[in-house]
Amino acid sequence: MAISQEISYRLERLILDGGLAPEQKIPSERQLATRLGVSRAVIREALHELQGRGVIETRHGKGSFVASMVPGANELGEQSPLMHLFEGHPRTLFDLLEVREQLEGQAAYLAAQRATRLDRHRITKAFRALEDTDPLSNARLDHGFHLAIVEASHNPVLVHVLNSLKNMMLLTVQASVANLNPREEMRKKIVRQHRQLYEAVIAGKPASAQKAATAHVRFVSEAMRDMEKEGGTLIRLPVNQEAANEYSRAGT
Amino acid sequence: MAISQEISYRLERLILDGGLAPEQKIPSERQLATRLGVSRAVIREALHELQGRGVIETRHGKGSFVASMVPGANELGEQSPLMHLFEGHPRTLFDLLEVREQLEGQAAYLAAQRATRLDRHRITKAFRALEDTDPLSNARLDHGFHLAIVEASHNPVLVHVLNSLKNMMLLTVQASVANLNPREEMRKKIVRQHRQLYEAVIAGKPASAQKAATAHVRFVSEAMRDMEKEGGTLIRLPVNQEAANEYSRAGT
DNA sequence: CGGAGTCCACTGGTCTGACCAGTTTTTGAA
DNA sequence: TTCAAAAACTGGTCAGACCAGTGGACTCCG
Repeated sequence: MAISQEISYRLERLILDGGLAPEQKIPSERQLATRLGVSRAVIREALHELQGRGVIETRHGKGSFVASMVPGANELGEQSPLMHLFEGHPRTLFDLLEVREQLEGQAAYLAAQRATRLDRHRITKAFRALEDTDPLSNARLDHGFHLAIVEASHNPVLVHVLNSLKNMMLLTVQASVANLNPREEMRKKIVRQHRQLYEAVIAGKPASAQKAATAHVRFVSEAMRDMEKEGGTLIRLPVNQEAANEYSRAGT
Repeated sequence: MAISQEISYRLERLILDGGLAPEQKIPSERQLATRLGVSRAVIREALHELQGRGVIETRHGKGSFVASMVPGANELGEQSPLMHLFEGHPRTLFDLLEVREQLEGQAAYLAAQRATRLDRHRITKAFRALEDTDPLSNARLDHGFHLAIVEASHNPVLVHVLNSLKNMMLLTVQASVANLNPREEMRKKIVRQHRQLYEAVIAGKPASAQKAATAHVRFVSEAMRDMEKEGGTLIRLPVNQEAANEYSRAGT
């Protein structure tokens, strides 16, 4: 195995075992190079590997530091191997929404089909609570409403997957994105979407419920996309061969 | 921001967007350095970052290659949080299939929409290989075919979730369920389903592709359900990780 | 004395060109 | 034609130089 990898593993184990605490400074590259008897290039490669893995952070002129672990990781469950995809890649957020659109739709479909009396009661309660307040400013109630529907699907796998996706979103999206856009028109649209979803589920109309749910997620997704555009960061959609040509001269 | 990071992000985005497909070779370090007008050291640092992130794999004397987007496949054993659902409730298998049905459909839909030339080539290759042999006895090829389609969706979230679900299934279902039932009629049906899916994706017909994929999963699901009814011990919980690994070679 | 610069010794970031070590292709002799 | 040596790739490591932020120490002036 390459020396740089051995070093990166060694350092990572040192950090994970607690030999180096979060926020603690790592010896300088030149020091490490001398101490370990290798060139500075190797050290830098090892550090970049840890950097890509999110174990350390490096600041020009200051040094490298052990990254502080995400505090919410323990509460919400586990560190998803997907998480690294998000760092610096807001586009992944829309991949996430793309999947959610589908699953929320399925959940609504199944909920309309399978909801028991108790489920309907819970859903109604959540919906009423939501109706009383501004859904845009109350993400928690919004979440409660959707969760009630998902759970009414009586598919634990679906519940879990959607929950994971939602957690991932919460960690990446700026706190309550909705708050940033308290436009009246949008609020009204969302209220209407919720009502359509609610009525379809309660009435036991799977197809309508599915349609309402997917439409809702898609609406949110597109709203976010617009926001992103206005914010300056450009989101690019599916790419074809053109993008590849820039690099793909080498192999077949 | 450091040049090496810009390059690593650029490359990662290129990969996620589908400009570079899994298993594809990345231009050599020297080529990248020349083409991007930076030193080889910078390229190496960028590649090490992607390596730490699991996006690429590098082999001495051969080159760097885009890693398959499925993280858990060859990584060190990570205990999925979903696993606990199965303990004592093997019935969850059908919940799993219910979700997969939806997501495989979406993946096929997106693949038909977004597949690049390279993707089509990979899918065709996987399909041809599959066609040459008995799909029922060759779970590995079957898996390769489906994976090629999912990856052509260019949605890493979708890839990851589906992979998780698939792993989950492998851990609970007896190895190659299909093998236990080598009925000729079933084999023919599956071949036909694969062909429909393949043709729809290649032809760029999202709706048809989605329909074919969901129909396929549903068919498999119902076949399993029938088997279970007939009294076979379809589901068994593996005792330990070693036992589980034995199953991890089988496919849909 | 106290603040505002300047300077210098750190830190990481990049470049160059060389050489070592695996892998693949080409070549040329048996 | 066959097959082994050689050349031409690939990544891995090394050396030393210089650039670019950071921060502390040490002036120098008010």
